[in-house]
Amino acid sequence: MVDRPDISTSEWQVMNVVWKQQPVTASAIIKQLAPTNEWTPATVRTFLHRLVKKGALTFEKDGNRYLYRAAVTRAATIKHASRSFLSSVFAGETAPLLTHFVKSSKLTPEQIQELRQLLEEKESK
Amino acid sequence: MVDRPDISTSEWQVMNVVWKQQPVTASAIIKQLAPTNEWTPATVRTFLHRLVKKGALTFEKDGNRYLYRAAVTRAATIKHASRSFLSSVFAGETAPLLTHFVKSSKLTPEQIQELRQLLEEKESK
DNA sequence: AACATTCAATTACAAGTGTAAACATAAATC
DNA sequence: GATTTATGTTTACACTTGTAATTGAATGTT
Repeated sequence: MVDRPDISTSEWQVMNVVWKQQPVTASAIIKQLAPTNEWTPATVRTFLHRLVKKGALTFEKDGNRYLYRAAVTRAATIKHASRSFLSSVFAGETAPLLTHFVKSSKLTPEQIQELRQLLEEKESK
Repeated sequence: MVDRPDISTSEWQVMNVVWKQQPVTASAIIKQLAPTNEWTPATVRTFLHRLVKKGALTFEKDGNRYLYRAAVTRAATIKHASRSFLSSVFAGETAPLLTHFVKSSKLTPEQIQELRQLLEEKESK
Protein backbone atom coordinates (compact mmCIF):
# COMPACT_ATOMS: atom_id res chain seq x y z
CA MET A 1 0.00 0.00 0.00
CA VAL A 2 1.07 3.54 -0.64
CA ASP A 3 0.91 6.10 2.07
CA ARG A 4 -1.65 5.38 4.68
CA PRO A 5 -4.67 7.40 3.65
CA ASP A 6 -5.77 9.66 6.44
CA ILE A 7 -8.95 9.05 8.32
CA SER A 8 -11.16 12.09 8.69
CA THR A 9 -12.76 13.12 11.95
CA SER A 10 -16.15 11.76 10.94
CA GLU A 11 -14.59 8.55 9.82
CA TRP A 12 -12.88 8.19 13.16
CA GLN A 13 -16.21 7.95 14.84
CA VAL A 14 -17.14 5.10 12.57
CA MET A 15 -13.84 3.37 13.14
CA ASN A 16 -14.17 3.65 16.88
CA VAL A 17 -17.46 1.80 16.74
CA VAL A 18 -16.10 -0.86 14.46
CA TRP A 19 -13.07 -1.48 16.64
CA LYS A 20 -15.26 -1.99 19.64
CA GLN A 21 -17.90 -4.16 18.07
CA GLN A 22 -16.59 -5.84 15.02
CA PRO A 23 -17.90 -7.61 13.09
CA VAL A 24 -20.71 -5.13 12.86
CA THR A 25 -23.42 -4.22 10.39
CA ALA A 26 -24.04 -0.82 8.91
CA SER A 27 -27.36 -0.49 10.64
CA ALA A 28 -25.81 -1.13 14.05
CA ILE A 29 -23.30 1.61 13.39
CA ILE A 30 -25.98 3.93 12.16
CA LYS A 31 -28.05 3.28 15.25
CA GLN A 32 -25.22 4.46 17.43
CA LEU A 33 -23.86 7.35 15.47
CA ALA A 34 -26.75 8.87 13.57
CA PRO A 35 -28.61 10.42 16.50
CA THR A 36 -25.71 12.11 18.24
CA ASN A 37 -24.31 13.46 15.04
CA GLU A 38 -27.54 14.24 13.29
CA TRP A 39 -26.40 12.17 10.39
CA THR A 40 -28.83 10.48 8.08
CA PRO A 41 -28.24 6.80 7.45
CA ALA A 42 -27.03 7.69 3.98
CA THR A 43 -24.29 9.82 5.45
CA VAL A 44 -22.97 7.06 7.65
CA ARG A 45 -23.04 4.68 4.71
CA THR A 46 -20.94 7.10 2.73
CA PHE A 47 -18.33 7.00 5.44
CA LEU A 48 -18.38 3.22 5.40
CA HIS A 49 -17.82 3.19 1.68
CA ARG A 50 -14.99 5.59 1.89
CA LEU A 51 -13.34 3.66 4.68
CA VAL A 52 -13.52 0.47 2.66
CA LYS A 53 -12.08 2.29 -0.31
CA LYS A 54 -9.28 3.63 1.85
CA GLY A 55 -8.48 0.17 3.06
CA ALA A 56 -9.37 0.90 6.65
CA LEU A 57 -12.33 -1.49 6.68
CA THR A 58 -13.14 -4.78 5.07
CA PHE A 59 -16.49 -6.46 4.78
CA GLU A 60 -17.94 -9.84 4.28
CA LYS A 61 -21.36 -10.59 2.91
CA ASP A 62 -23.90 -11.95 5.30
CA GLY A 63 -27.14 -12.34 3.41
CA ASN A 64 -28.12 -9.00 2.05
CA ARG A 65 -26.01 -7.09 4.49
CA TYR A 66 -22.36 -6.59 5.14
CA LEU A 67 -20.39 -7.35 8.21
CA TYR A 68 -17.68 -4.79 8.59
CA ARG A 69 -14.32 -5.35 10.19
CA ALA A 70 -11.35 -3.10 10.71
CA ALA A 71 -8.49 -3.78 8.34
CA VAL A 72 -6.06 -1.81 10.46
CA THR A 73 -5.47 -1.99 14.18
CA ARG A 74 -6.59 0.79 16.42
CA ALA A 75 -3.13 1.08 17.91
CA ALA A 76 -1.42 1.55 14.57
CA THR A 77 -3.99 4.02 13.40
CA ILE A 78 -3.74 6.05 16.56
CA LYS A 79 -0.02 6.10 16.29
CA HIS A 80 -0.20 7.39 12.78
CA ALA A 81 -2.80 10.03 13.58
CA SER A 82 -0.93 11.15 16.65
CA ARG A 83 2.20 11.61 14.69
CA SER A 84 0.49 13.79 12.14
CA PHE A 85 -1.14 15.81 14.85
CA LEU A 86 2.05 16.22 16.76
CA SER A 87 4.11 17.18 13.79
CA SER A 88 1.76 19.92 12.73
CA VAL A 89 0.57 21.33 16.02
CA PHE A 90 3.55 20.79 18.25
CA ALA A 91 6.15 20.62 15.53
CA GLY A 92 7.05 17.17 16.76
CA GLU A 93 7.81 18.10 20.31
CA THR A 94 6.12 15.59 22.50
CA ALA A 95 7.00 17.02 25.85
CA PRO A 96 5.07 20.28 25.48
CA LEU A 97 2.11 18.28 24.34
CA LEU A 98 2.24 16.09 27.39
CA THR A 99 2.68 19.06 29.66
CA HIS A 100 -0.28 20.69 28.05
CA PHE A 101 -2.50 17.69 28.45
CA VAL A 102 -1.44 16.88 31.95
CA LYS A 103 -2.23 20.42 32.95
CA SER A 104 -5.52 20.68 31.18
CA SER A 105 -7.01 17.26 31.79
CA LYS A 106 -9.17 15.96 34.52
CA LEU A 107 -7.65 12.75 35.72
CA THR A 108 -8.73 10.32 38.34
CA PRO A 109 -6.24 9.43 41.08
CA GLU A 110 -5.90 6.01 39.49
CA GLN A 111 -5.01 7.51 36.15
CA ILE A 112 -2.52 9.82 37.76
CA GLN A 113 -0.95 6.88 39.53
CA GLU A 114 -0.67 4.92 36.34
CA LEU A 115 1.03 7.77 34.57
CA ARG A 116 3.44 8.31 37.41
CA GLN A 117 4.24 4.67 37.31
CA LEU A 118 4.93 4.80 33.61
CA LEU A 119 7.18 7.80 33.98
CA GLU A 120 9.05 6.21 36.78
CA GLU A 121 9.75 3.15 34.70
CA LYS A 122 10.79 5.29 31.82
CA GLU A 123 13.20 7.22 33.97
CA SER A 124 14.87 4.25 35.52
CA LYS A 125 15.30 2.54 32.20
CA MET B 1 -20.34 24.47 7.94
CA VAL B 2 -18.25 24.81 11.06
CA ASP B 3 -18.30 28.02 13.07
CA ARG B 4 -14.68 27.98 14.04
CA PRO B 5 -12.56 27.58 10.97
CA ASP B 6 -9.91 25.04 11.64
CA ILE B 7 -6.29 25.59 10.91
CA SER B 8 -4.92 23.07 8.48
CA THR B 9 -1.64 21.26 8.91
CA SER B 10 0.14 23.48 6.40
CA GLU B 11 -1.29 26.54 8.04
CA TRP B 12 0.02 25.37 11.40
CA GLN B 13 3.52 25.61 10.10
CA VAL B 14 2.93 29.19 9.16
CA MET B 15 1.33 29.99 12.49
CA ASN B 16 4.20 28.46 14.38
CA VAL B 17 6.61 30.80 12.64
CA VAL B 18 4.42 33.82 13.25
CA TRP B 19 4.03 33.05 16.93
CA LYS B 20 7.76 32.86 17.34
CA GLN B 21 8.73 35.87 15.32
CA GLN B 22 5.88 38.27 15.06
CA PRO B 23 5.64 40.81 13.64
CA VAL B 24 7.02 39.12 10.59
CA THR B 25 6.95 39.67 6.84
CA ALA B 26 5.80 37.19 4.25
CA SER B 27 9.25 36.88 2.79
CA ALA B 28 10.75 35.99 6.17
CA ILE B 29 8.18 33.24 6.54
CA ILE B 30 8.81 32.04 3.03
CA LYS B 31 12.51 31.92 3.65
CA GLN B 32 12.00 29.57 6.53
CA LEU B 33 9.25 27.35 5.25
CA ALA B 34 9.60 27.16 1.51
CA PRO B 35 12.77 25.03 1.32
CA THR B 36 11.81 22.32 3.79
CA ASN B 37 8.35 21.96 2.38
CA GLU B 38 9.17 22.46 -1.23
CA TRP B 39 6.62 25.20 -1.39
CA THR B 40 6.83 27.99 -3.88
CA PRO B 41 6.52 31.50 -2.46
CA ALA B 42 3.04 31.70 -3.97
CA THR B 43 1.96 28.72 -1.96
CA VAL B 44 3.06 30.20 1.32
CA ARG B 45 1.34 33.44 0.42
CA THR B 46 -1.87 31.57 -0.18
CA PHE B 47 -1.67 30.21 3.34
CA LEU B 48 -1.11 33.69 4.69
CA HIS B 49 -4.16 34.97 2.87
CA ARG B 50 -6.30 32.17 4.12
CA LEU B 51 -5.15 32.63 7.67
CA VAL B 52 -6.02 36.31 7.53
CA LYS B 53 -9.40 35.42 6.11
CA LYS B 54 -9.94 32.90 8.87
CA GLY B 55 -9.13 35.52 11.45
CA ALA B 56 -6.03 33.75 12.70
CA LEU B 57 -3.65 36.44 11.50
CA THR B 58 -3.78 40.19 11.20
CA PHE B 59 -1.46 42.43 9.29
CA GLU B 60 -0.37 45.98 9.21
CA LYS B 61 1.07 47.81 6.26
CA ASP B 62 4.70 48.66 6.41
CA GLY B 63 5.64 50.31 3.15
CA ASN B 64 4.85 47.94 0.36
CA ARG B 65 4.85 44.91 2.57
CA TYR B 66 2.77 43.51 5.35
CA LEU B 67 3.76 42.75 8.87
CA TYR B 68 1.84 39.77 10.09
CA ARG B 69 0.80 39.12 13.64
CA ALA B 70 -1.18 36.33 15.22
CA ALA B 71 -4.73 37.27 16.10
CA VAL B 72 -5.13 34.27 18.35
CA THR B 73 -2.84 33.00 21.04
CA ARG B 74 -0.89 29.86 20.57
CA ALA B 75 -2.24 28.44 23.80
CA ALA B 76 -5.87 28.93 22.85
CA THR B 77 -5.31 27.54 19.39
CA ILE B 78 -3.52 24.51 20.72
CA LYS B 79 -6.28 23.93 23.19
CA HIS B 80 -8.86 24.03 20.47
CA ALA B 81 -6.92 21.77 18.13
CA SER B 82 -6.18 19.32 20.89
CA ARG B 83 -9.80 19.09 21.79
CA SER B 84 -10.80 18.32 18.24
CA PHE B 85 -8.09 15.76 17.96
CA LEU B 86 -8.97 14.16 21.23
CA SER B 87 -12.63 14.04 20.56
CA SER B 88 -12.24 12.33 17.26
CA VAL B 89 -9.32 10.04 17.84
CA PHE B 90 -9.65 9.23 21.49
CA ALA B 91 -13.35 9.95 21.80
CA GLY B 92 -12.51 12.51 24.45
CA GLU B 93 -10.64 10.25 26.79
CA THR B 94 -7.53 12.06 27.79
CA ALA B 95 -5.96 9.39 29.92
CA PRO B 96 -5.45 6.84 27.12
CA LEU B 97 -3.92 9.57 25.03
CA LEU B 98 -1.47 10.44 27.76
CA THR B 99 -0.64 6.82 28.31
CA HIS B 100 -0.05 6.39 24.66
CA PHE B 101 2.25 9.37 24.38
CA VAL B 102 4.16 8.66 27.53
CA LYS B 103 4.83 5.17 26.27
CA SER B 104 5.76 6.13 22.76
CA SER B 105 7.76 9.28 23.29
CA LYS B 106 11.39 9.86 23.81
CA LEU B 107 11.74 12.10 26.80
CA THR B 108 14.77 13.55 28.48
CA PRO B 109 15.21 12.94 32.21
CA GLU B 110 14.37 16.59 32.79
CA GLN B 111 11.15 16.30 30.89
CA ILE B 112 10.22 13.20 32.79
CA GLN B 113 10.92 14.97 36.02
CA GLU B 114 8.76 17.89 35.06
CA LEU B 115 5.87 15.65 34.19
CA ARG B 116 6.18 13.69 37.41
CA GLN B 117 6.19 16.95 39.27
CA LEU B 118 3.03 18.07 37.53
CA LEU B 119 1.28 14.82 38.26
CA GLU B 120 2.30 14.94 41.86
CA GLU B 121 0.82 18.37 42.25
CA LYS B 122 -2.31 17.30 40.52
CA GLU B 123 -2.69 14.36 42.80
CA SER B 124 -2.23 16.23 46.03
CA LYS B 125 -4.59 18.95 44.97
C1' DA C 1 10.32 58.33 -17.17
C1' DA C 2 10.72 53.46 -18.46
C1' DC C 3 11.83 49.16 -16.85
C1' DA C 4 12.58 45.66 -13.46
C1' DT C 5 11.57 43.76 -9.13
C1' DT C 6 8.78 42.76 -5.28
C1' DC C 7 4.70 42.20 -2.99
C1' DA C 8 -0.21 41.23 -2.56
C1' DA C 9 -4.78 39.88 -4.78
C1' DT C 10 -7.26 37.12 -7.83
C1' DT C 11 -8.03 32.99 -10.12
C1' DA C 12 -7.41 27.93 -10.88
C1' DC C 13 -7.92 23.25 -10.26
C1' DA C 14 -7.82 18.55 -8.40
C1' DA C 15 -8.44 15.77 -4.28
C1' DG C 16 -10.65 15.25 0.10
C1' DT C 17 -14.76 16.01 3.28
C1' DG C 18 -19.41 16.73 5.08
C1' DT C 19 -23.69 15.96 3.81
C1' DA C 20 -27.05 13.53 1.51
C1' DA C 21 -30.49 12.18 -2.35
C1' DA C 22 -31.44 8.96 -6.04
C1' DC C 23 -31.03 4.54 -7.85
C1' DA C 24 -30.61 -0.50 -7.78
C1' DT C 25 -31.14 -4.84 -5.83
C1' DA C 26 -32.12 -8.38 -2.61
C1' DA C 27 -35.08 -9.80 1.19
C1' DA C 28 -39.30 -9.83 3.75
C1' DT C 29 -44.12 -9.56 3.81
C1' DC C 30 -48.83 -9.58 2.23
C1' DG D 1 -46.07 -13.07 -7.18
C1' DA D 2 -46.29 -8.12 -6.19
C1' DT D 3 -45.15 -4.71 -3.09
C1' DT D 4 -42.77 -2.77 0.61
C1' DT D 5 -38.48 -2.47 3.07
C1' DA D 6 -33.70 -2.73 3.96
C1' DT D 7 -29.27 -2.36 2.27
C1' DG D 8 -25.68 -1.24 -0.70
C1' DT D 9 -24.05 1.74 -5.06
C1' DT D 10 -23.81 5.79 -7.67
C1' DT D 11 -24.12 10.49 -8.16
C1' DA D 12 -24.19 15.31 -6.36
C1' DC D 13 -22.69 19.52 -4.61
C1' DA D 14 -20.52 22.99 -1.82
C1' DC D 15 -16.52 23.82 1.11
C1' DT D 16 -11.65 23.00 2.35
C1' DT D 17 -6.91 22.11 1.35
C1' DG D 18 -2.64 21.65 -1.25
C1' DT D 19 -0.47 23.60 -4.76
C1' DA D 20 0.42 27.24 -7.65
C1' DA D 21 0.16 30.60 -11.90
C1' DT D 22 -1.43 34.98 -13.35
C1' DT D 23 -2.51 39.66 -12.75
C1' DG D 24 -2.05 44.09 -10.64
C1' DA D 25 0.07 47.54 -7.87
C1' DA D 26 3.85 49.62 -5.55
C1' DT D 27 8.70 50.33 -5.12
C1' DG D 28 13.35 50.49 -6.62
C1' DT D 29 16.71 51.14 -10.46
C1' DT D 30 18.89 52.93 -14.52
